[in-house]
Amino acid sequence: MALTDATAFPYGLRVLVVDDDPTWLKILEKMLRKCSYEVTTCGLASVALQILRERRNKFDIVISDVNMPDMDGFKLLELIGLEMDLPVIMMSIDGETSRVMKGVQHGACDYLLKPVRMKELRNIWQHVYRKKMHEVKEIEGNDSCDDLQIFRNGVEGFDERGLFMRADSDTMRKRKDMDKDHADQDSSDGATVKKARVVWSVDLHQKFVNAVNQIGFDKVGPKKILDLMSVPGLTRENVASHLQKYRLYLSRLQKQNEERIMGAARQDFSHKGPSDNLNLRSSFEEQPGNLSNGFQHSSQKIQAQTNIPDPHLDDTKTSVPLKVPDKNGTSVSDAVDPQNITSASPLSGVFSFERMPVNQDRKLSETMILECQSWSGSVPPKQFMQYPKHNHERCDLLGDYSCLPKPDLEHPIAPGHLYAPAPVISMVEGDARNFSDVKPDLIACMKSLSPALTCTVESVSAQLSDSAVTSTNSDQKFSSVEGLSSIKDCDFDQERNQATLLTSEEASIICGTDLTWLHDDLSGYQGVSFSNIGLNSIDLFQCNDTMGALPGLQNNWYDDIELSSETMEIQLLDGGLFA
DNA sequence: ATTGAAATAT
DNA sequence: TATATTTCAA
Repeated sequence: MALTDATAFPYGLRVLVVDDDPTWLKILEKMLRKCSYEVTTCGLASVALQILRERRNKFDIVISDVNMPDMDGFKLLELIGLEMDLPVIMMSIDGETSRVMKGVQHGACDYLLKPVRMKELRNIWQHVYRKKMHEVKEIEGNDSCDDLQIFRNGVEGFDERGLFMRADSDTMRKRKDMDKDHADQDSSDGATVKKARVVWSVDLHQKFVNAVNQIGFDKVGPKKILDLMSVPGLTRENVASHLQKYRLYLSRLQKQNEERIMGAARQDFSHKGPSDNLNLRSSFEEQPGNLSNGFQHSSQKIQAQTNIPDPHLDDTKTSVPLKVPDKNGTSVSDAVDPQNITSASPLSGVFSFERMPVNQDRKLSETMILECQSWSGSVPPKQFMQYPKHNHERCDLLGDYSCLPKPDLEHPIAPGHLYAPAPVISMVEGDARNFSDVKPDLIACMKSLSPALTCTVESVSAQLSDSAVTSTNSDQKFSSVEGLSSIKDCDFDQERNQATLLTSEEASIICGTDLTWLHDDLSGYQGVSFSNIGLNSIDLFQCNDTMGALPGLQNNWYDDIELSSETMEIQLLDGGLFA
C-alpha cells in the first residue's frame, strides 16, 4: 500500500549518517541525497551523539555503522534510543547473523549490509513512518484515517516544514531561469526536487540530431552531445537516455532493412548466384511507428523510403561507384566543412560523417540518413508510408506497368514538403550503348528478369534528403549519382548536369517513385555536404526500347517491382490492387 | 568521470 | 506501449 507508493515518499527527511569510513560516508551521503533526504554526516559515534544532543529534533533518522572506532555501534544505538528515541538503522560490511540480531535487539529498526542499495536507502523513510504511526496511535488511538494521511500529518507535525515537497511535474527546468522571485517556496529548504521529465520535442530532437551529426556518429557521447546542444537544464542523463533510444531505433531500422534485403534476395535471385546481385535493392522503410500513423493514406505526399543495402550482398564489381572525390580536392563536399559547422546552421551540419571510419561505419551512416528522414522531427511524417501488408512477391513486370506511377506523380510534392519538385535534366539521346557498357551486369540482370524492361531505366534521380531540413529549407537537396558507372563513361553531359553531378558521398539514387538507394560503393565518402543543390533529379538514361510503348513507366527498375507495387500512388491509381 | 545497458518509473 | 529516468557496472 502506501508504504511503497512513491507518492508517499517523504522528501527532506533529515538523516544523520555515522560511519568511520569516509568513503562510505561519501557514498551514503550521495545516495541519500539522491533519495531526497537531507543528509548530515559524521565519522565518529561520539561526535554523532554530540550532534544529536545539540540539535535535538533536527533529525528524523540515524544510520550508523556498527563498527566505530570510538564507540561500539550498539552502544550508540542504545544511547540514541534512550535519549532521543530516533529510529536507528545499523549497517556493516558483513552480514553475520548474530550481529544483525544484536542490532535489532538493541533497538535498531533495520540492519543494512554494505554495499547499501539505493532502494534500501530509499525505503528508510518507512521507519520514520512506522514510528510516527505508532506515536499517533498511542496518542489518539485514531486509525480511521488512511495511513498516508496520518503519515503526512504526523511527520509534518514533526517539524513545521513540509517534508513532502516534490517537483511540480512540469516546470522544474523552467523554474531554473524564470522563477527568481518566489524561488524559496520549495527550493529554500534544500529539499531535492524531483526531476521533471524531459520531453523530446521535435525541436529538441533536432538539436540532438544536429549535435550527433556534428560530432560524428563514431564518437558521439552523451556529454559531447549535451555540450553541443547547450540546452539549459538538460542533463547528461537525459541525453544518454535519448541516445540510447536513438541507437535502438537505428539498429531496429537497420535490422528491418537487412531482413527485407535478404528476403528480396531470396525471392529475386534465388536462381542466380550471389554475384548477380546488383545491390541496387530498394524497399520501403518500415514506418517508425507513431510517426506516420494516420498518414498512410495521405497519398500524394508519400515518399518512398531509403533502402539500406546489405553489405554482405554487396558486390562491388557489379556496381561502379562514382569516383571517390579527394577530400582535399574541389569536391562539393568542401563547401561545407563539418568542422566548421556550428549550431547556427542546422542545415549544414546534418551530414558530417567526415571522420567516420569508412567501412566500419557505413551502415551507421546509412542508417543515419535513414534516421534523418524518418526520425527527424523536421521531416513531415506524411512523407513516409507504411510498408504495405500485401504480399511481397514480385509482380510480373508487365503486369505492373498498368499501375506504375504516372509521370506527373513521379515526384509527389506536398506543400511544405521536404522535397521540392525536381528539375529533370534529360540526358543526351542515344546512350543505350553507353549504358550497356557501363552496366552490363545490370542490363543482364534486367533482361533476365524481364526482357521487356531492358533498358527502360529512364530517369534516375539522385536525391538525399536532409534530416535537418526544415520546411523553410525544403529545397535543399543532396544529389549524387552512384551505383552507376562513372558518369563520364556514360557520356553524361557534364556541362549540362554539372549541378547534379556531384562527386559526392552518401548519396542515393532515387527512382521515379522516389526510392533512394544508398550504395555501399560509396565507401570512402564521408561527409555529405552538398546543400543548395537545386537539382534533385537526373535523367541518366534514355534507353528507348520500351519507353515509347510504356510512357507511364518511369524509373522503375527491376528492383522496384516490389516497391512500385507498394507505392501509395499505385494504390491510388488502382485502388483495388492491394485491397 | 563517462558511458551503455538494464532496470524502473510514468 | 513507448518513452524517460535511474541505477549500475565497466
